[in-house]
Amino acid sequence: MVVRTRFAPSPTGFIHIGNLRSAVFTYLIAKISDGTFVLRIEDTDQERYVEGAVEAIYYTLNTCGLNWDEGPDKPGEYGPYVQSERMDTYKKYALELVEKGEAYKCFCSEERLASLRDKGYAKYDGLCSHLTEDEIKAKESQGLQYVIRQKTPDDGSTSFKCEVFGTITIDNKEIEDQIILKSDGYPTYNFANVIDDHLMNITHVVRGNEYLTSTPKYTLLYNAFGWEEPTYVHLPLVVKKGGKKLSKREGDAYFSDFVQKGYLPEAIVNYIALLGWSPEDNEELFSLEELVQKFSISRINKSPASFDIDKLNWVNAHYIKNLDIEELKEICMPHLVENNIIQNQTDEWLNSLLAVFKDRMNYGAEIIELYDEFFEQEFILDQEMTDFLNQEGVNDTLIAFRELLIDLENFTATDIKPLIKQAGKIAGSKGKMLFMPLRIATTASMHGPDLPQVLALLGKESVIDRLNSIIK
RNA sequence: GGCCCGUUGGAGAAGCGGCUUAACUCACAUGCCUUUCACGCAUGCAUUCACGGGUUCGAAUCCCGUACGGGUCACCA
Repeated sequence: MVVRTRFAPSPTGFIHIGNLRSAVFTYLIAKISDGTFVLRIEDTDQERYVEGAVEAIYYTLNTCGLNWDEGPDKPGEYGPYVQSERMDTYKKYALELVEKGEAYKCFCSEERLASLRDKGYAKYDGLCSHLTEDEIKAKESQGLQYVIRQKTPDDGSTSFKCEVFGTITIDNKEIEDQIILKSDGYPTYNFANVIDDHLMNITHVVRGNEYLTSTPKYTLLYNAFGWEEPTYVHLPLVVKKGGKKLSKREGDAYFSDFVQKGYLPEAIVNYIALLGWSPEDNEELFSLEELVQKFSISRINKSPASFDIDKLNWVNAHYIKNLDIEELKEICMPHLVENNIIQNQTDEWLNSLLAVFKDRMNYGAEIIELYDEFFEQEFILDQEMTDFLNQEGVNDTLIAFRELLIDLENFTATDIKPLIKQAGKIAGSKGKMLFMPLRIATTASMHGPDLPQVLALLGKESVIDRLNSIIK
């Protein structure tokens, strides 16, 4: 049996980290057994449709390397992969269910449904399921709008098996006579999903665990048609640190926002694979190809996966370290431009800036913070630094270094380095007592990249100015 | 509120009845390296697995209850 999975987003907004996690897992489950990964656009909600959302889905999947084998632009043998283009199909199957007595037309108004809820009904009371043929005909000839509801049993219970969560049973009394076809003729998500998954031969339904409690409705639908159910794989929820649901409100949860901040798609996919899954060995860094080798359904976890930005940063930093300068430049450039940092700088200067900060960056936009720390921020010494500078001999070291710098023509890291050494000899200081005073006096920090390189980046004028302001 | 799911260190997360005096990663601390900083390397960091019972020769691992967290109850997906 060839495994077929599908990623079935609805074009109602941008792709969220939670959605992308589903996409990644769905893709992997297909690919671990050399199966087919299908993309299906579920645009059955006309009101929530967002312009450009379909393109955003393509963009995200493409940049992440999650290439679909069949989809809107790659028709397979199963008809269009956009639900709004399959309306006739859903209607046909809904009517088939009515024919079989498994579903019925419901003419209840929204007002009646609302008042039912007000009266404390947890679900639809089934009024229209008792309508006679004549009554139905009469209502139809009046031109009354109707929806089609599935007839669900009141007694007993319905069970299904999930590869991750095991067998789950829900009492039928909890299940409503759900609407399968809306009054505008569009199918509901639940219905279209079942029809398409069956028609498109989907073998593994992979989705978030928020569908766990509605899955019995699917089971009932499959039963009503007499179709075989697919294998279910419910993924644990993705939550924010502290257990809160990942909210779209926090802009950081969108894939595109991460890319804009200078995160690498490969790193995001890598990290996302760890949300609810862990490899057998202790590796944590792997490419999509490696993931395909290592992934397995049995190692998907039940407990909510916590989206940890610190860990993402760490993963991304690894990928950044492997970039060459040109690639890094590409990622940082938009931010450098936006912050007016590169206007008067040479390409050479820019390259050394990136080279110096490369190992300390978590994501592209961070270049700005790092830059500011050294070049923009107010030059303020804290107590620890002041104490350090007050130590004996420090002033002599600073003076010696300044005198050497004044005569230096080529203000480059390679030329500065020997002067530090020389200043140490003159002032009789070495090691930490040599470097740290220079570092503090020029950068107002006790940490930072290699000193000669930072000084070269700062430029002769500002280094000497800063030394002057510190030397007593 | 009903139903469903979860709960392991500062954080993420392994573990699936004896191999566990609980991996690994991040963070933190210390040491080494580098004449500084960072990278890198090494070491340390839960006597304990939400709590209370039970089953068992033996439980983080199985069962029951409690607490807490989350999900779901739409003509949304």
